[in-house]
Amino acid sequence: MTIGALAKAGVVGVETIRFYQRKGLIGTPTREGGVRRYGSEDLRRLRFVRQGQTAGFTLAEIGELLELDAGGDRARTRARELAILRMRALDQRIAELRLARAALEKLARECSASDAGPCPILASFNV
Amino acid sequence: MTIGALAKAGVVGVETIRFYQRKGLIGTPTREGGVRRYGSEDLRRLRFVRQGQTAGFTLAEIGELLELDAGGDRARTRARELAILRMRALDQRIAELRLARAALEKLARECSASDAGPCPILASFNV
DNA sequence: CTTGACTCCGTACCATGGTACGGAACCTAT
DNA sequence: ATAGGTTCCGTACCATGGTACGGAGTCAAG
Repeated sequence: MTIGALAKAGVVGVETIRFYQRKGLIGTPTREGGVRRYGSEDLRRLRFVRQGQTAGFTLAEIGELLELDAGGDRARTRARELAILRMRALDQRIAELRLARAALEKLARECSASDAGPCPILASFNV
Repeated sequence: MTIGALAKAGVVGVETIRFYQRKGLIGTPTREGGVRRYGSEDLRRLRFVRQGQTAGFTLAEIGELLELDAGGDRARTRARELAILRMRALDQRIAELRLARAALEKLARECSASDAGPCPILASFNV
């Protein structure tokens, strides 16, 4: 597949692919004819990058994980470490978001049009 | 309180306060003597900014909310709208993070040192 | 009344994660 | 074989949310 097809399959822009290549997250196949052809492994990596991002990994960390994927025992330990650290961060973040959601719900309730009372935006976040 | 005390109370750097001032999120009191003195209202706004950020609002949106806080009926409607939109985004984000967490848990499990099997980093995210 | 810390302010710089530009080469369908 | 769309690549630019610098002024304690 061409870079355009890869981009489409990964639901990103062509320029984003090139950006990931510059970061070393996706390889740069040799040209076949005048054009570089990408395979399913590239798409797999691309998808992993996007999934990793939603997990909150930085591109640098994702790059490390991609390298570790091929690795041996040392890689295994490090990958596990990264995963556990991120899991803890996610747990904390999820808790934060739950609290934020509750505050927003309060805000929306108190600012409903039917309610004639005050609409205390700051107070909704108990600040 | 001085800007340094405000920063400390808000657990941010002095430069961050100044940055927020430039963005209009926090006021710039007139000088008393040679120095600007901040009050509890400033701290309240500062705390709201940080809370808003954890809720995923951009600084621009937070600025709008701060302006709306003083407003009338039109403000109420808009504030409610922003809150509901953000709530939906949060629900989606929380769901994503839950999935990501599950993937990480799988990754950590499969890459445990005691396990002699493969440590399929990419596969943990089913990419 | 000096010394050291803090403040003020403008401006510059930074990291992250992209997005855009533009000219040359190439590929495909008509 | 030629036009229109892609690709290639280097380089520039962008938004967001800060962080740092540097010189002049100010304040507080000894």
